[in-house]
Amino acid sequence: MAVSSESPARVFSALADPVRLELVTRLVEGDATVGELAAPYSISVQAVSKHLKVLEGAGIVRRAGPGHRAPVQLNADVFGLMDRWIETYRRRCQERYERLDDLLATMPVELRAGNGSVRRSTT
Amino acid sequence: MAVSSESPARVFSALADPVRLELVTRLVEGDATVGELAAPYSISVQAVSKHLKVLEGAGIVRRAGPGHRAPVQLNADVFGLMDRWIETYRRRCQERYERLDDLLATMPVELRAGNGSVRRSTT
DNA sequence: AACTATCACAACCAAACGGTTGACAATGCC
DNA sequence: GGCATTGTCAACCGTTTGGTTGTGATAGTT
Repeated sequence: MAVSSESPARVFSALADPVRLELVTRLVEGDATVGELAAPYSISVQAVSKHLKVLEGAGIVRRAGPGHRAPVQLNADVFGLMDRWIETYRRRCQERYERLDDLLATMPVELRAGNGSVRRSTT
Repeated sequence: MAVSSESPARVFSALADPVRLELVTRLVEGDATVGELAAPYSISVQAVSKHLKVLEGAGIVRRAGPGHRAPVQLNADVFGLMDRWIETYRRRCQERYERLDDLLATMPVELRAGNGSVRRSTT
């Protein structure tokens, strides 16, 4: 296992381009050769090949075998990784909101200004 | 609710930059003013302001109130959206793998070439 | 062996991006 | 009012990026 080099920024960066995002969407339905991937687009095969290298560098995609014309395959692990990454953020956000609620509940009303933040608590 | 305009590509693109990713990480811990956000970095406040506009355009961030100096606030909804988006992809991947397993199980051995794909089934 | 199709590499170009500096608007304080 | 602080807008600049074309390598086909 062990996906090559998938820092969050790298993965996001790879998925940032609309063409690459559509390539991934296409690959979810099954492996495909570079030519098959390039067919629906008006851009050249070389351009698609470059995009695939970016996706490959981010660990989102790999070749399903050796040889020059091996089909391109999605690496499903990446989704698990992103899933976990996002979940962490989401949980921390939620925890913060809960802490905020607690704080507000124990506060006299006249101090609850329109401030939705907990900043500057101990400076 | 309803986040403004968060297409997946837009969100990924906004999160693709390492600085913006760190800004989000910082904002998870609590709202902050532009100055506070810019402080830890060697880049100018103007640059951070630009980054925030990108994040805002992707619906990841918003202002926690009116006024010129309102603190910046994370929009937690986005994480839920990304979560759902990625989950869809992951599930479709998994379903495909399961279908592939079924197919292989009902196939004579001599047809199971190194081909990990289901392409060209009904064309 | 010769030919063809598929794909990758290299060089190049226009557009987008991330940063800067300078000027200015908006807010808070004396 | 006048001043200092904070954040944004605008113009500019170097680098990266997404595309092109051209060339060459790597299989399949006859």
